[in-house]
Amino acid sequence: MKVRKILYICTMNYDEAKNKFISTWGALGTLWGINKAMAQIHALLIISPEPLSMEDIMEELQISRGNTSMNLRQLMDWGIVFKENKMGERKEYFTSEKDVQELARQIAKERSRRELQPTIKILNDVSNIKEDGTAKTKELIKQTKALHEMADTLDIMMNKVIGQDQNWIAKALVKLIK
Amino acid sequence: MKVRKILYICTMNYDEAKNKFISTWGALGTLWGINKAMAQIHALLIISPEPLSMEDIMEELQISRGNTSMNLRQLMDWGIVFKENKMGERKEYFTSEKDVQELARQIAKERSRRELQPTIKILNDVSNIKEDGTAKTKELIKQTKALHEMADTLDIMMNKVIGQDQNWIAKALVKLIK
DNA sequence: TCGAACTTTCAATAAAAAATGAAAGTTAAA
DNA sequence: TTTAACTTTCATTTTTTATTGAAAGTTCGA
Repeated sequence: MKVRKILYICTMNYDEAKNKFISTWGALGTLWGINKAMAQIHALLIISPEPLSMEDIMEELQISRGNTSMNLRQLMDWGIVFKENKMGERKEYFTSEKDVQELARQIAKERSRRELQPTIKILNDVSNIKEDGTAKTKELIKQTKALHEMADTLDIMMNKVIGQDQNWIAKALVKLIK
Repeated sequence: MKVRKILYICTMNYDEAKNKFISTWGALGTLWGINKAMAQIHALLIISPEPLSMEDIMEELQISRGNTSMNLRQLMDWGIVFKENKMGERKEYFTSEKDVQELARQIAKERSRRELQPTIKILNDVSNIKEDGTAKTKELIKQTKALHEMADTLDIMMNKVIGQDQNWIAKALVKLIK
């Protein structure tokens, strides 16, 4: 019996690939509590060799001016998108941080500041209630302490990573595997 | 001049602390794309010394039967909540995984399977488009390759962590700090 | 096999989040 | 200044997501 193996290599063209990338990034963002437009604008900027104007972005993603403006601002608040000016032009242009390691570092930094640290504070408050000897109080204290400890450890790890040089991921990986 | 330092120690009672914990966990979940009810049910189970019935949960969180049922199922799909039966009772009871390290490991495992791996596949497809010499194509290939590499590394790290023994966090931390 | 005790499903509704676009605001060159 | 080019804001609308609850489904003991 003859067996025939066929290897399908799917090769998209530029536009297909670009759209696939942008829509995948948008869908992934949604899954992580980031709105679609914001994730898509970011995806678009990350693969664009040139800075883009607001008009460019609106046109490309078919979204309104207001939406574009608000989401660009949020991306700038996260420190991963920047305004740029071209000489002799009024219009503002936007670029993304292009170095993915720097991008990861910046996102880690912001998530720590915005989410992890406030959570740690509350876990600490909750785990400091007065022990009254009941099982439910014991369990609440025990579990919030455990979560507090884990959150603390994560935060320290993330901050370690944030302060790390360019190749931290490779190095951390080597260390973990050893 | 006399300086007086006052240290305020906020001590909530059990119910305040419990509510604070449950609502904080819910709000945090929302931020991460997890619905409020699901996060709150999980929070409730994690601090409950005894398994709870559907009635208990509905009552405690003031949510409907359907909502409770669907979210419990999702939590079970994530492998972090389990059904339990009490002898001689028809009713089903639910408990959460109580070990926060095991919890973290389970969540890491599922997120890798559900999100990271599909994303890696798409980044791979996109980065394999035909190089046509234009700047935009070059940039698309370069950036999706960089993201692919980072996602791969993260996935390897997460799987490493998943396979790790109980104290992985402490150990990983020691290694990173060294 | 019945029926009571319980759970799941799902169409309908409610709530929350995102998007729109026109008006108000800003800026810089003339 | 004025004005034209551009950006931001925010009340309104649209879309998406979560929730409800009643009907259908399941399971087990008698």
